[in-house]
Amino acid sequence: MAPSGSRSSGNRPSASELSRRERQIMDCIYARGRATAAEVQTDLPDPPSYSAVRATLRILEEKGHLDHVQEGSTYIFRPTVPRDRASRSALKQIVQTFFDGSAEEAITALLDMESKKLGRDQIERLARLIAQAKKEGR
Amino acid sequence: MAPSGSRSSGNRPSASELSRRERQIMDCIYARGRATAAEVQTDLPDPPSYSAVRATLRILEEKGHLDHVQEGSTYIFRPTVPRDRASRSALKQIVQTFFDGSAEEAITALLDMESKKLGRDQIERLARLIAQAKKEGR
DNA sequence: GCCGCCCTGCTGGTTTTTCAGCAGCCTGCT
DNA sequence: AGCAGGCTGCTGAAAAACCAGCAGGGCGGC
Repeated sequence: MAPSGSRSSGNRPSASELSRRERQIMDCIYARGRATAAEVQTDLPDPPSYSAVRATLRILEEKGHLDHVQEGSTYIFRPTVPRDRASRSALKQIVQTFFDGSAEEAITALLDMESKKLGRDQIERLARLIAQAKKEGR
Repeated sequence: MAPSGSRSSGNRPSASELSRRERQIMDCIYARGRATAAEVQTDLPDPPSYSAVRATLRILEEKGHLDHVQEGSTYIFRPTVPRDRASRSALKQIVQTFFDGSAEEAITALLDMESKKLGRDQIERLARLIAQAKKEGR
């Protein structure tokens, strides 16, 4: 297989290609779905100047991670790779890094840390999902 | 209540404080549990020179994210914050960013993407876990 | 019509990151 | 003993990231 080759030049939106600020900004935008420069600045930890935010936003767009639509006179930024695909990617990464590739353990951890916050119906729903998985995966 | 407060100046090993390379290296070390410089270099995408790796490793140690033990003549690096705490942190971050804070949705996604790979007993175990959560959370 | 406000585009400089090379030390082998 | 190999520590310099400021244009209120 191809262990490396053109790993850097391709447009691989894998988070490991982003700088610190860039990542923070992408996170913020993913969290909101879409965002203006001002909103990003608001959410950013240790917020830099408005221009700085906009500069980085521009870079992100150049790199192909974002695009924007113009609403009125302001730009609204959105990720180029859809939220759910990005989330899968991130999840896979975590599972790989922290759970030796075992999704089960990741789920267990999630369950464990959030069990107190989960409502009854959510748990019900999960139970159903699992039951279904059991049936399908048989 | 106030879940954070001192977000910027404290030494919070939250991933968003790390540079690109640093994060890659931390990931690699978390994935292995512990690692030598050579191993890190092996795992790193687009691997730089051995010295470069070592330099960054040293910085990471200075910043307090890693420490090392000496085995024979080589350093073995380990994260200062234990794997499971880091994983919780990472998970929480993902949940926050991509699932609007809903752990349930994150679990659903995980289930969905890995359902084909999960074995019977794993699913069984999860089911039991959920049942238990249901009981506890009642 | 004029003024203030908010937005964009751009550009230059500082700080951080990233990198590779060099010297010294210890170890095992010939 | 002498040599090769592998490891560490350190340092200087290129590259990238980060940031703040300035000018221009459109819009609404006075």
